[in-house]
Amino acid sequence: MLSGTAEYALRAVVCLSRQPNHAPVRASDLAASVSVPRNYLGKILHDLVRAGILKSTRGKNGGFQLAVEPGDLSLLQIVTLFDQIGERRRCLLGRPECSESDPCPVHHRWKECADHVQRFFTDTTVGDVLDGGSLGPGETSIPCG
Amino acid sequence: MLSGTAEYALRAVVCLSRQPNHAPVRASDLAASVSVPRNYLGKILHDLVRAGILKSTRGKNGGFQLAVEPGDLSLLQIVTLFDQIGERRRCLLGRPECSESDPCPVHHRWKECADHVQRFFTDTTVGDVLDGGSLGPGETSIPCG
DNA sequence: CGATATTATCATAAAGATGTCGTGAATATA
DNA sequence: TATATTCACGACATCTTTATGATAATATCG
Repeated sequence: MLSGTAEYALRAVVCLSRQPNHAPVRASDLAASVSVPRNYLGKILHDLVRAGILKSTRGKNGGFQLAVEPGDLSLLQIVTLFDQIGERRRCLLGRPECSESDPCPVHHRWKECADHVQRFFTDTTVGDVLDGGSLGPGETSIPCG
Repeated sequence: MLSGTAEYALRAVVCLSRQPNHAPVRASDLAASVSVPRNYLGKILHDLVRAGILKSTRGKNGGFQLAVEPGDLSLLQIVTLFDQIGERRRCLLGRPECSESDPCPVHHRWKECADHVQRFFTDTTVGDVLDGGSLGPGETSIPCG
């Protein structure tokens, strides 16, 4: 449903949002914490910085931090940088034209389904994910939960 | 949401299911009809044959036909040959363990969403798609609607 | 049988996603 | 200023998906 890259981004942001007082975390620590290749995660983090979702600081004690309030950050804003979730949705049957007024036989059912998914991503914020979440065994190298 | 390959398969099967008295259609005609590269579609059709969804006949007047009743063929059976839809679902946040009893913070919401998608594919049959469907402009090279 | 039509299969190429490496630029600290 | 630390960025490597092409196998029909 999501590309690996998008999922990596999601994990990283969620982990960062759990840092006490939003302290910066180094890319390598983050990579170890969320089990993503160090250098690849670097690129993803960089994309998130350019999108204004994260801030980065270089040099000693530097790292990455959330740039926005978790409650104001939807999962869609993160995921949309890497995957196409709702926009430009294609007709399931590949019809060039498929709309409410000229629908293919599955249009309504499919739309209802796709809308459901999109709502999940638009309505769920990182703040929602924060609440009451415990972390799995492998994720404790950084205290991020 | 679906890979290109899975969508191609879906289109081809739907088109075949519309053939009057299930007459065989050549791969090249089918390819033109659903706008998929000829040779690539060949492989996809072959996969569908091996899965028992289509029958193929070689030689003159040969081609591909549905091997089952449209009403007995769910979209999942087609799509599952190329994509993983419901099974082996991963935790959105990448937790190694994520279950009903030990859920991550988004588990329930996400599960509800993913279940919804899966039900769409399991519950919708090719027969459902057949009913009352008109085809788009580019799809008429073969009378398949 | 011989000619033709059509799928089956294998080899390979092109494109995209994923992952690695090295060098440069910015920052903190001494 | 010098040094260590850390992100920025571009080049490259690998793997998967998508696509192409050539040849073999099989069926029809005269």
